[in-house]
Amino acid sequence: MVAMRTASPRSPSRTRERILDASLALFNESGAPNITTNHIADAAGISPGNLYYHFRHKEDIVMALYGRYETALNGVLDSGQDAQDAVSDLWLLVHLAFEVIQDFRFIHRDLSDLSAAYPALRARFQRSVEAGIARTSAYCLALARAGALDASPEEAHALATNISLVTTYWLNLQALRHASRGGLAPPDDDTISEGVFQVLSLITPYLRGAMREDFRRIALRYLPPPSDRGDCSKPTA
Amino acid sequence: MVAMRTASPRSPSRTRERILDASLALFNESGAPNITTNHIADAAGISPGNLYYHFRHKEDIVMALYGRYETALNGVLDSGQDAQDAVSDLWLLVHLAFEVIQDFRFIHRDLSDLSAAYPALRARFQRSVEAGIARTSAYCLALARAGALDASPEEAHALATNISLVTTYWLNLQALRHASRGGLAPPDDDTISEGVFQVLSLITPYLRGAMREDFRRIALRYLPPPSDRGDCSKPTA
DNA sequence: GTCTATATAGGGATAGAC
DNA sequence: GTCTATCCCTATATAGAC
Repeated sequence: MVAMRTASPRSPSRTRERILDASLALFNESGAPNITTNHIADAAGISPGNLYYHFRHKEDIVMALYGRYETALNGVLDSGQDAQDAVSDLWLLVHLAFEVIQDFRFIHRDLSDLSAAYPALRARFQRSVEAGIARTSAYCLALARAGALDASPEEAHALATNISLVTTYWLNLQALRHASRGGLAPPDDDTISEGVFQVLSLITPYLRGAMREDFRRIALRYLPPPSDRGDCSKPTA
Repeated sequence: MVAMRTASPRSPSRTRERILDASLALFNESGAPNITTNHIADAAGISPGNLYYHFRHKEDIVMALYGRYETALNGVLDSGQDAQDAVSDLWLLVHLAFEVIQDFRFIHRDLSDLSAAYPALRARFQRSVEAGIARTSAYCLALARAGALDASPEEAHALATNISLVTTYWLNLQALRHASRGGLAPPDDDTISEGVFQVLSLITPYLRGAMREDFRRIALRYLPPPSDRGDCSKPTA
């Protein structure tokens, strides 16, 4: 590689984007704490010095990626806000959220470390979590008041919290479960489908009558074939 | 094991235990990756060289602590095995499990990092997770077959998985939510109570009739007063 | 904007005296 | 068993030429 300093001519700071892309790939593969700025520079095909011309600190790279993540996730959730009346589309919202999280999985994976190292990131993530729980909670409470959800206000809030928790940590858990030597588990479409199933399993039992059966049917479609979960080639996503 | 030349004067290798105790405290407070062997030596009141006399690698310290954790957790779970017929004692089991996890919270908090750094730990944790899910799953399936749980086998398994997930990551999430400057959140009894409530909230809606009401009543006792979650003095633990 | 070379710092781990 | 002193390595970040 090393197409070498395409440099000067055009590119309105496309190097910056290359750095971010390379960082994201490496962080997702090996975890941000284990990736050095030299690794990133190598992968981006530039020199370490050049990297520090574009980002004064490694933290700046992480924060920029977090910005991308937040934007993507809010895009999904805001679009869901509109369709929120249609309960039946909930699975789609969950699925899309999982895809974003998957794309930036290093954030959740190394969250404790990153939070400790970069207080700015911790603060932003905290806000993000609280907003997510509040949003989900409001949704569940509305369902409960409407009589669609058989839950006390406390239970509805607990349900919302569990939804947030499972959404936040599902990919984490699966990466750990499926990890073998070397880099952690590669992206796997089944993993997301299973995650959707898990989340729907949280909601289903609180639903009533026909709606519960509808949800069960939808959820079942998300259950992957009961192979030993080794490496079945991914079916239609 | 290893009564071994118990050092010179007294103390059958009490330094070793001091090192482990200091490490556990520091790891829990600041995260294992952020604690150096020098920090540990300082806290234990010994020299760095002496530390390496007792543990050739930092990994050895982590693994020893993981051994302690596994022993404690298995103790709780095995004791629960006996009382497993009495569903009403489930909350106690969950509570005790949370206490163990709390005591060794650094393990879950920095799991990804530790797993990447120490493959031996990753392997042991994986086995632990799978065993936990299998155990919980068998339990839920038994309840379902007995007609106490209104769930398909798939749902019962998903429920078990979610129980494991919430148990594994609840303290993680709360530490993050309540973290402010400096070290992460201090141990908080309310946090565990809330965790028990969260886990019971997973199971309750699948239960039938009278049992469901019983569970709801028990769960409610675990719900802390609805203050803003600042620092309510802990009720009877 | 990009490079090469280097400063600086800290962490894991060892050597050898006591 | 315990200490002091130190080696080795790697990571972030900078300096200055091109």
